[in-house]
Amino acid sequence: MSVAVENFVKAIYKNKHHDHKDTKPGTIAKKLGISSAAATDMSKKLAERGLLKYEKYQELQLTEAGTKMALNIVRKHRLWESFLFKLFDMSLHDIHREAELLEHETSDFLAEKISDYLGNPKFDPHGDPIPDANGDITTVDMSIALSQTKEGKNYIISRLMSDDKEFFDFCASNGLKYGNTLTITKQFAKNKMTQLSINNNTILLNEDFTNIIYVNETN
Amino acid sequence: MSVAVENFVKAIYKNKHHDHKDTKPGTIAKKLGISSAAATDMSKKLAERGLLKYEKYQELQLTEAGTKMALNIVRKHRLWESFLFKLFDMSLHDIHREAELLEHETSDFLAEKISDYLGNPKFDPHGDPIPDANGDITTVDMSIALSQTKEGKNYIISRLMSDDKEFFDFCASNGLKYGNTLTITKQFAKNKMTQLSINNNTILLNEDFTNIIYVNETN
DNA sequence: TTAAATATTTAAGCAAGCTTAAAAATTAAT
DNA sequence: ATTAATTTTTAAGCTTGCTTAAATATTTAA
Repeated sequence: MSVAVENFVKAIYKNKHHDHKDTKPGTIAKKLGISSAAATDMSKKLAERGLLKYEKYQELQLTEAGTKMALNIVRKHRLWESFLFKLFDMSLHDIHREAELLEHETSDFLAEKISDYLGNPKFDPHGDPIPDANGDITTVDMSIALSQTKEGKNYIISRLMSDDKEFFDFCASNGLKYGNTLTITKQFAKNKMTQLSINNNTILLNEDFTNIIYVNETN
Repeated sequence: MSVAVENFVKAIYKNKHHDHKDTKPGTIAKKLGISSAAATDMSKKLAERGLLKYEKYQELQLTEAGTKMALNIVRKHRLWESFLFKLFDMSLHDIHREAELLEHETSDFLAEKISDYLGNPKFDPHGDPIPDANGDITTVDMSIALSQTKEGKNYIISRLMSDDKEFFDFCASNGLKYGNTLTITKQFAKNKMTQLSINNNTILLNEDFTNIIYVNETN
């Protein structure tokens, strides 16, 4: 399959599972930086190929084959991120950018080699789950956004849901890293801000950030 | 640049430096598995872009920019081969196949990371030289084909010039590996065959093989 | 509930990279 | 030195993946 098709299918998958917006051609078009007309066109073609269901003015729905393809790409993307992060100590932003390209030129054979080398990890450095070779995500994600946490409790960072360089740079320089522990010191409900303590530093975050940083309560 | 352009430029470079055939559109077309018409077409377009010189019925000639591009791709190809060979212990055939895809989606940034990780190697697992980031190949290659060797002398294998799976499989199962030592026991000039000893085994090779296995004389 | 705003689809068109078939030039052979 | 064979080029046409502009449908808001 072409890069355009793979990215289209992946965008539908991610839109449905992460962003929960209308999964119509226009939404996908914005994500991919193409025109709505191009997205409508592609939708019809992929419907003919059995990758998704398309009906005028309705939301797009991936078929089983389409979902499988999307998960295969997501798997390769996250394996590459894990691999580059481990070997080359690259930033979250850099590994994402490189994985975005490599994912489309990676055979299933090579993906298995990478997975084996890493010990078949279940999560990538952003905390996102890595589908297995069959496209299954077995791990249950119980994590919640920082905005939903409670004062005084301790949490472990489980996901950083973004692909923005400035966000990652901020996280990196403040200890906000996958696996690190933090304490919620104050929730400012009215202003939608959260104050937390990490590495003996106090940080105050607004909702732009507390909605994309996910954590698990410590036991 | 697109994959098609990169492969076209690379094919011209390799044709001129390895195969020494006519570097006309038709020759390149055969290598790439496209029609001569397509190759002529591409030649004109790349001439406009300043990557090569094209004149009707004449040989193609890469400009400095074209050569630089070709060497950049070759560098990435050979870095990937070295990397995959080292980390995953894949066969020469497998690393070639994967590198053929990955080379086009590798940023200069990532190429440097890979090169650094490997200690900036000067040769890949086939024994081919890896151009540096500026496109320079500083190492002088003094190696000769097995067909040019002399009876009784010892040599070190320096290059396996092929991309055929069966050839690599044969080499792997007979100790014919980059860096290994062998002794020429007999040259059958008339039949163009070479008998050699490696790992206490005797092997008889015809010219199909002795022309693509390169060696250096031992001191 | 009807008009205005927004989103989607249709239509026409373009560039890249191919194809096949015919024309033209080059190369090889008698 | 011609003729025959081969190669290259030209020409027309196709698919993919995009564009913009106009038409149509849906959604929002008064």
